[in-house]
Amino acid sequence: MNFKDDLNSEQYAAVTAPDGPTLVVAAAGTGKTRTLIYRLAWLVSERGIEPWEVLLLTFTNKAANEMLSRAEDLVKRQFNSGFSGTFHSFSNRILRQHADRVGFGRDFSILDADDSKKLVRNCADELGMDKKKFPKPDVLLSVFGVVSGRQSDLEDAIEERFQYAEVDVEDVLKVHKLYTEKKRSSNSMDFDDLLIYAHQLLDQHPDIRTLYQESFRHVLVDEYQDTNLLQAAIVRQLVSGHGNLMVVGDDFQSIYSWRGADFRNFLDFEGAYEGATTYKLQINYRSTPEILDTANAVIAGNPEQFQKELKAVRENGEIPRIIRMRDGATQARYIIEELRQLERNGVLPSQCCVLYRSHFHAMELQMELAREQVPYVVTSGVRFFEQAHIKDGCSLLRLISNPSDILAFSRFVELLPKVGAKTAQKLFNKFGGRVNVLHEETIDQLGDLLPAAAQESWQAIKPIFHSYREDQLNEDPGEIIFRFNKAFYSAYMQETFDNAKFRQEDMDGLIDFTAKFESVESFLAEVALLTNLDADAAVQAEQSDDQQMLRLSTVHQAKGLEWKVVFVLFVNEEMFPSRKTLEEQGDSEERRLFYVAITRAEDRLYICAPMVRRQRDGGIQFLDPSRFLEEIPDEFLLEEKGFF
DNA sequence: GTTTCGGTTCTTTTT
DNA sequence: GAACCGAAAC
Repeated sequence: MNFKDDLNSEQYAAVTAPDGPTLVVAAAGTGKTRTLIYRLAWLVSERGIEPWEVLLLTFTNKAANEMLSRAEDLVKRQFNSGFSGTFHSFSNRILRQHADRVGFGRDFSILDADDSKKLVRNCADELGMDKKKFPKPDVLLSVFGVVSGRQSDLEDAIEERFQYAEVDVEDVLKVHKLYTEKKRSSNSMDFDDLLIYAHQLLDQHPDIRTLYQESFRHVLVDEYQDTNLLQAAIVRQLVSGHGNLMVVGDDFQSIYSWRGADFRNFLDFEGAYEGATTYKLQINYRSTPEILDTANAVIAGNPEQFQKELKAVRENGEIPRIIRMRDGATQARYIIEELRQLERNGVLPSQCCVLYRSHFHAMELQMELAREQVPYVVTSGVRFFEQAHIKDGCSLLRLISNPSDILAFSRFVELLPKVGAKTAQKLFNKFGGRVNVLHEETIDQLGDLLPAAAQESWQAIKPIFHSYREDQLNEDPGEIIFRFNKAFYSAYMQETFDNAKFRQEDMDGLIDFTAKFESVESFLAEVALLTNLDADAAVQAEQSDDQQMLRLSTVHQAKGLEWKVVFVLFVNEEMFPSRKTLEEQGDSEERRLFYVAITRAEDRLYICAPMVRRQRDGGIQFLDPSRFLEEIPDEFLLEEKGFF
């Protein structure tokens, strides 16, 4: 491996940067990932660092795994320390070791968005909050989340958020307090808690802090512009001993401020870390000069950031096209037509991607693709492990692993006939907030308390608990789900869902997926934190024909990825930028999002801006082209006319 | 008192 | 499509 030959001079400088805090400002398509991979390799092969002494924090677990395995190929050594991944999975892993130090059991459950909502709703109900007037759980959770991410004051945030609504700040604080207590008593953490308690662990326990500082002699953080203050604080704890920190990112691509990310982490890095050195990557290998001109023109509308420009090195190509078609259906047909044309010219559907602001923007396209039998994959809005049937299957495992997990218990018993939320709550209370289904006695008691209508199902399920110990099922989560499915759930699905067959396939997929985990605990600890792309990667590993498929994705989920051809849907006012965001926080983040969309394209870019949108009630809405299009000089875009 | 069912409403972005 | 609400059914 020859670092000088494999890298350009910008990249080489960053890769071989000396120890100490380092900021790499990497514009889109400039080989940011390559730089990180070579940095990993360089630390090991040239600096004598052991592979497990490097911690890599990224935005998806898939990104971390890919970078590590490519670095492994370079240095011919095993890299995986078991800690690298997202901030959430890193936090999870250290908490599994030391959760007792922050007042939790190590077998704590992780609440996903859905669970958190339910629990907040329970709290609000229990405190007798007016259902009509009191804010909805997801609104409350977003306030709680932003506050924890920014490490700001909850009361101030509530006051600001609800200043125009008739909401008593005290009531919201009460709900928050109860929510926090309930999480503690059920030994569960939501996504925010993972970061909060991981930080607490490092901040308040010098022995643990020292342990990890010494374990990880180098810390690398990708996508640093999208970290929040709490994540930055965790990083600071980790490196405060040795200062060997390299952060990489691009403030132009900061698109997560709505969940508390703050690109000032990035802009102020040199202020926050004394003696930091900065490297810039500006040579873009990905896109044609025409696409980069357009991207540069778009981002010029946001002045307050690190000045950098995408420098093109590729040959000239085609001017990006803008198409004003009649409506969503026409847009869909246009794309299908172009895809066929492209395929005739040797561009495969798998080399193309359709991007959009919001999932529902792609509905008409999905219908049309299905009708025309064009295979496609959607990077979905509902994550695999958040689908109802998958969560049902996992609820049993969760309850086994954490008897205090009220959400898992409720979910599980509510599958039985005539058991709803109230009955579940009462049962749970009767057992004093702890239902250990591995206790013979508890199982019998529970059976006695269940309504008559539930008895038959219960008799079918019961043997699973008995066999759990005898057959050592703790080492085989898939077997438990398999038995549960066979004894009860398969029939339940038939009765409950009209697409039961489809869901049964998912269950089988779930059982297969569990095969690579050696215990119930390790399975549960991982699944809740899998991102869409992670789950995708796991599923796709088995299906090779997936390679052939067109991908549909939100711009958010396309971050860091690239395709030969990119279509952007509904680049219209009200849609991209989204109306709601505009009202709440202005258009600069939406502009960055559009910039991210454009810079995903290598060769060809299509910008679609229909004239009308059909609404669900049958009416039509007239659409103006997006403001972002007005900001692009006319000569940078080719307007394609006459497509109706 | 609870569960279940059927009709209505509204979709931002995600760990 | 799934979350919510009101009314019927148990």
